[in-house]
Amino acid sequence: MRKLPTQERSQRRVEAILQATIKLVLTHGYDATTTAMIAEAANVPIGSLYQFFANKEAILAALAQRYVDHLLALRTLLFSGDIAAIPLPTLVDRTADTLIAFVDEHRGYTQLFNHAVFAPEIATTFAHMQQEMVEGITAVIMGKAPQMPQAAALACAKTLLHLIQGILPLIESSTGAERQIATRELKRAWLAYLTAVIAEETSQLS
Amino acid sequence: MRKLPTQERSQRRVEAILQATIKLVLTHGYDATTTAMIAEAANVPIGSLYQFFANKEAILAALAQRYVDHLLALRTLLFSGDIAAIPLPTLVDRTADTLIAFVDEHRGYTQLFNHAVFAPEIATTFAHMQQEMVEGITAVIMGKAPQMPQAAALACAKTLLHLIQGILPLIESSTGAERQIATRELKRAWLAYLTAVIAEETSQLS
DNA sequence: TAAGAACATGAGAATTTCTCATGTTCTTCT
DNA sequence: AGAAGAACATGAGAAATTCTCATGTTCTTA
Repeated sequence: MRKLPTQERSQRRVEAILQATIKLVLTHGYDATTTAMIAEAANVPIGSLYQFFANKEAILAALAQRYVDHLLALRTLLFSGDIAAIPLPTLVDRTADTLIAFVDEHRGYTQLFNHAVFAPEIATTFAHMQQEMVEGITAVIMGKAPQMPQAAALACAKTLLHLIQGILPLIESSTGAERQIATRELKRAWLAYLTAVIAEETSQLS
Repeated sequence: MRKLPTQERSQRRVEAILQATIKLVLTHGYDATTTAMIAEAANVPIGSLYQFFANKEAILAALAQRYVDHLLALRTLLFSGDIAAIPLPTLVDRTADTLIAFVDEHRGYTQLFNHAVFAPEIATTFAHMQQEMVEGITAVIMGKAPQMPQAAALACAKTLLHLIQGILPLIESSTGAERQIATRELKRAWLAYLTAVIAEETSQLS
């Protein structure tokens, strides 16, 4: 962000800009959302928008940063505790529910994540988050299967992360019974893959 | 596309514009790639660009349409043949390799797909493709497990599609040994999930 | 080879992004 | 409290980008 808002009034404005932006971009798309529209919707003059954001992309970058911060704050919840003592299905269940709750509370997260492929600044924010997540997941896998080679756990963690990132949007965009099904399938895929990797990678050892 | 190029010369120009666009967008991002830069890189005057494309997004939409056409042309390869006779691991192996070859031959496909979340026009193109793919995958699943309820096969197909879409970028962006590993993990996740679904959904029946 | 369709071209109109000079409000310090 | 400076507000318009269109050329068809 170009300038951090220190006063309460300007913080509310920045908040309004962020909310207006994600709302407009989700409904109209990126190109169709002009900075004038954002300023209008957020009830701020266009100049105030550029007081805090260098450009349109920077608004989305700030949102991405905020989402990533919130997600990384969940690391304690996701990756700590007595991993070895919790059965794998329970672990998958809890973690999946936590992530689903996260995307529900952070509308536009998955879209922002995908949008980042053509927005280099935003991409680095998510790349950093992914690195952190991979490390956390690797640690959890090693906790469940101490005999597994580190390299195998790392590859598994990366794959699992992408698997989740691929399926979460399916859950986020569905409701009711359809959502229940999608949630069940995410957990099923997650658990089936993890179980297979642990079985195969540990049976190979003497 | 605003106007289909009928002459050979203009077809080459449109081709040059498409290639220049994906190259620039992949390296600089969407916002940083101006239509002037595209015209420059494609060696066409700016007016020729707008002869065939209504706007910047339309160039990416045309690329997306082309990619989707090529992908749907693979349906025969992916979904036909004597499915029931081919062992599941072989089926997964072949299909994965086909898709990996596809994304290698269509650089920018996965990025374009993700970019579409904030580009409504492009999104509809991919949504149509996904619908076709889900139908094809559902048919294959029913071919491998005729006892499975249609609804279960459908949910499985959707999940599988998103699982693949999530992991493919990981393969595409890697090379050498890392790519071998990522490929192995995609197939492992794919097979583990499919096997689990088939086992669970068919054992519930009498 | 005439006639019309398709295409080429780039100056500049239209739109959108973004700045900045000026004025106001808030915070801090004595 | 009151002075002084920092933070913020504001919108006209400068700068950048998108996109058009009138004019000229090349291609295709009959």
